[in-house]
Amino acid sequence: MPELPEVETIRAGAAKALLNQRITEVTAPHPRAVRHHEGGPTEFASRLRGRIVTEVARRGKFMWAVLDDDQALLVHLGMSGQLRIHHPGPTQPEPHVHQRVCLTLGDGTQVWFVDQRTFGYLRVTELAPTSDGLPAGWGTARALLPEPAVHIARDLLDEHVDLPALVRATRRRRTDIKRALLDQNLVSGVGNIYADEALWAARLHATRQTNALAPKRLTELYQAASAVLREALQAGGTSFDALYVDVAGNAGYFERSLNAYGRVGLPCLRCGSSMRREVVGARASYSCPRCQRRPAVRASV
DNA sequence: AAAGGGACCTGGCTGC
DNA sequence: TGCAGCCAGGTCCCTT
Repeated sequence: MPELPEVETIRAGAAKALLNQRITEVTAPHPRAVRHHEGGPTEFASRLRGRIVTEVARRGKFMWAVLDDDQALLVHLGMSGQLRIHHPGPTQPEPHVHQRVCLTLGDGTQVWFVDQRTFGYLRVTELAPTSDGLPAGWGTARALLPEPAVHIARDLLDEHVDLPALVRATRRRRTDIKRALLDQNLVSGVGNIYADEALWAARLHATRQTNALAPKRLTELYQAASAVLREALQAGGTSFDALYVDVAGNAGYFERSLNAYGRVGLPCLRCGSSMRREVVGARASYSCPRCQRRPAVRASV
């Protein structure tokens, strides 16, 4: 579910609640949520208990809390994960059916990890140096990443992203441009919604081949993708249903700004043609048949 | 080595 | 009404 704008909205909300707070209690009633934590649920809890959060950072769709022992609590939301913050008050928060992990903080705040489809996870892990020696991403000044996220590329809103290098790396691939956009090792943060939005904005069909696109076209595509991510972040993300909400439970309102994703049969907002739905790389892809012409089929070698 | 396909889950919606 | 089948915002692992 959540792509960069949604994860960043949640990161910023979580940072407010977690920064400089001590984790006093940890419960993980659903062991699958900590399945990637090597020591299991009990060790997960004991690694966190008593630690103070010094930073809450993000790269692409991965976010993490840096702890005062120089370890990190890594959080990936998968398709349906949420973080929900409950400040202490006279009334107890209504329990959520899909509560998976609960952290209690020194001031009584509770942080719930809620996840319907259970593809998301939390784990405590070592930090490892970034490959370029530059700060790892949003929310941190340190050149350190959680070890399981070291293979994740910088995202398009990262001030240290190298756009010309990204364009060159993309042209060395031999695949559909949409698959490249979704490859978190090439560029991170883009998922199925914003990939379709970026391709619509750049007037490119999802199956255009990466190695056949001019550097200028790829630069335009990545600039379009950056703009879409930035606008969606300003709108608090895209909520189709209750699966994506911010840490207070509020929906984002970028859905009304979508130009492509989910608009099958509706008129293209540029030319009026009826939008189509196709499957590209096992993912639904929405595009305009006139603005985004399918490339000629290449003869097999 | 890189690229593609299937697996991993729960739940909501559609159509028979 | 019931239920089989399909679909969903992501990543990882295995095979080629």
